[in-house]
Amino acid sequence: MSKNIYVGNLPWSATEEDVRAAFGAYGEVTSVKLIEDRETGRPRGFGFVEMDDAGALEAIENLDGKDFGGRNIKVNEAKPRAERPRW
DNA sequence: GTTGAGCGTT
Repeated sequence: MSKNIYVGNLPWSATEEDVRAAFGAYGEVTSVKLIEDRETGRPRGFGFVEMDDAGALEAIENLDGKDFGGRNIKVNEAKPRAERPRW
């Protein structure tokens, strides 16, 4: 099983590899997605991490408010992505 | 060469 995690307050220098490495220490990382502005292409400073359910809780408790690349990141359970209606 | 709240589009 896997759980979605919201990661905010990330430094603009952070990459998906950095996030995967940080979260990968606590569990099985399924996927890492850093959100960037679609219009300008600049990183918005936050992203999403999908990983093992148990590992996600560990990562949240261990990485929330921790220093990441010089910034204190926010790690929380992410909201479900917008569903796509068929009609 | 910039900026800082915050929940993404396959």
